[in-house]
Amino acid sequence: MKTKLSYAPSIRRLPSYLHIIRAFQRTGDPYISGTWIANELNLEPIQVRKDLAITGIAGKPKKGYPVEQLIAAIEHYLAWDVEQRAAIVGAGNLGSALIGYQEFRNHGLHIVAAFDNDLSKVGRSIHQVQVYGMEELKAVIEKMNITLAILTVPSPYAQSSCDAIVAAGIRAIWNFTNVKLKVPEDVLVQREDLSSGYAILSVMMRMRSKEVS
Amino acid sequence: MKTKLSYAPSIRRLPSYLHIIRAFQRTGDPYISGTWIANELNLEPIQVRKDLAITGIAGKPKKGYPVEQLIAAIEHYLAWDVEQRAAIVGAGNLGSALIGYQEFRNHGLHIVAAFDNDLSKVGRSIHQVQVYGMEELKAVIEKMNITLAILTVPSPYAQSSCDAIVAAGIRAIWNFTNVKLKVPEDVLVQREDLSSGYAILSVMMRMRSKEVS
DNA sequence: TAGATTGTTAATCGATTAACAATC
DNA sequence: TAGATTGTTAATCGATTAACAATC
Repeated sequence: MKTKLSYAPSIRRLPSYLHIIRAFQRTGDPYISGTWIANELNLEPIQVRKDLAITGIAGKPKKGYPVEQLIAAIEHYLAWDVEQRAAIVGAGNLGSALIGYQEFRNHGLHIVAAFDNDLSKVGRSIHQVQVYGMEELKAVIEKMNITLAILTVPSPYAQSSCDAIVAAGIRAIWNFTNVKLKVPEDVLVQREDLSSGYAILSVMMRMRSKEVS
Repeated sequence: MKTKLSYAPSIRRLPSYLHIIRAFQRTGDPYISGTWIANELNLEPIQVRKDLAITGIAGKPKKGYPVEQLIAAIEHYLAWDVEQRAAIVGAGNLGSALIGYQEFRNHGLHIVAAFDNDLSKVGRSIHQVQVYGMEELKAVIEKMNITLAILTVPSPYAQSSCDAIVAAGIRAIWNFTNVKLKVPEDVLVQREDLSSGYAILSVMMRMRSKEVS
C-alpha cells in the first residue's frame, strides 16, 4: 500500500513529547506548557504547539495543556490506546532485543509470539515469549489474533519470510531488514533503516572535521 | 552540537541506493540508470537524479551513471570509504545485535570493543568483540583509537553512561536509548528512535481501518 | 538517426517559523 | 491587572515534482 501520510514529521515527534509529558506527570502539576516541552527537547515552542494541535488537544492560555488529557489525546491519535498484538519473525539477536524492549508496552504493543526456523530455538521462550517454527505461522497467528509482524530475519530470508507472513493473513509489517519488500497492494510496510541514521551521523562527522581544517 | 544538516532527506535515501547499486554491480553492466533505481525503490526518477547529484557524480544521457564511480561517489560523500572505529556501550541484547550486524562492515563501521558494567559479561567476547568494564572506558578508547560510541544501555543508565563516554574523549554518540542526552556543545548525537517509526506505522494502520468503515 | 536519459531551471507542495490577537 | 501562553493567520524556507533542452 502506498499511503501518503500527512504530518509525518509531526507524528515522528509525538512519541518524544509523550515520553517527556509522562515524566512530567510524576511532578503532580496538572498543566504542562508547550514552551517547557520545547526547552526539554531543544525545539521551538511554536513547533510543539503545531504538533500537539494535530491530536485535537486544547490548551489554556497562560497555563498550558492539561497533562492527563494531553497524554490521552496523543495516545489516541497514535492509536496507542488499543492493544496491538504482534509477532517477531526471526528470533535472533535483534528479534530478542525487541521482545525484551519494555518501552513498547507503553505504546500498546504486545509481542505475543516469535517465529524462527532454527529448530534449536523452537519450543523455547525468550523473555517469556514462546518461539514457534515457521510452519506454525498461520495457525498461531490466527489463534492468537496477531495483526502485525516484526521482521528481523537475516536479509537473504527477508522476502520469503515476508511472503509467508502475507500468506498467513498479516496486513502490516514492521521491516527491520534492509530489503525493499514486494507485497500486495493492501499490505502496509514500515521500514526501519539503521543505515540511514548512520548516514546522517557519518556526514555530520565528516563536516565537523572539515570545519576545523 | 546543533548542526543543521542540508539535504538530510536525500542523505537518508543514499544508503538504499547504494544497496541497490551494489546488487546491480554483480550483473556486470557498467552503467545504471536513475530510472532503474527509482523503479526498484518505488521512487520518482527525478528524485533519484537530484539525490545522486549531491554526491557530485556525473551521468551520461541515454546510458546512466557509471556503476563503479557512482558507488565510489556515494561512499565518499557519506564518508563510508574511511574506517570508523566504534565501541558499543551496553552489551545487552540490542548491543549484541548491533555487534553482529554484518551490514555495518559495508559502511566502514567497525565495532572494535564493547563495554558493560555487568561483571559476568566483562572479559567475554560477543561475536569476536571483547567486552570491557566501564572503568576501562577511557584507557581502551584511547588505546584502540575509537571515535564513536554506540549507546545501547537501559534508559536509566543513559545519561550517566553518556557522561562517561564524553569524559573518555568521545565526540560522537549514536544514541539508541529514548533519552534526550545532555552533552557539551562539541559532541554530536544522533538519536535512533524506534518509537517514531512505530508511531508512523500505527497511524497508518488506524487510518486504513477507518477507510474501510 | 531516434529515443532514452541526464541535468538545469522553474513551479508546486508541505513543513517550519514568525507575528500577533485572544485569553486565562 | 499584567504577563505568559495558546492558537490562528501569514510568511518563509526547503524539499519534491514538473518541464524541457542537451546529449550520447
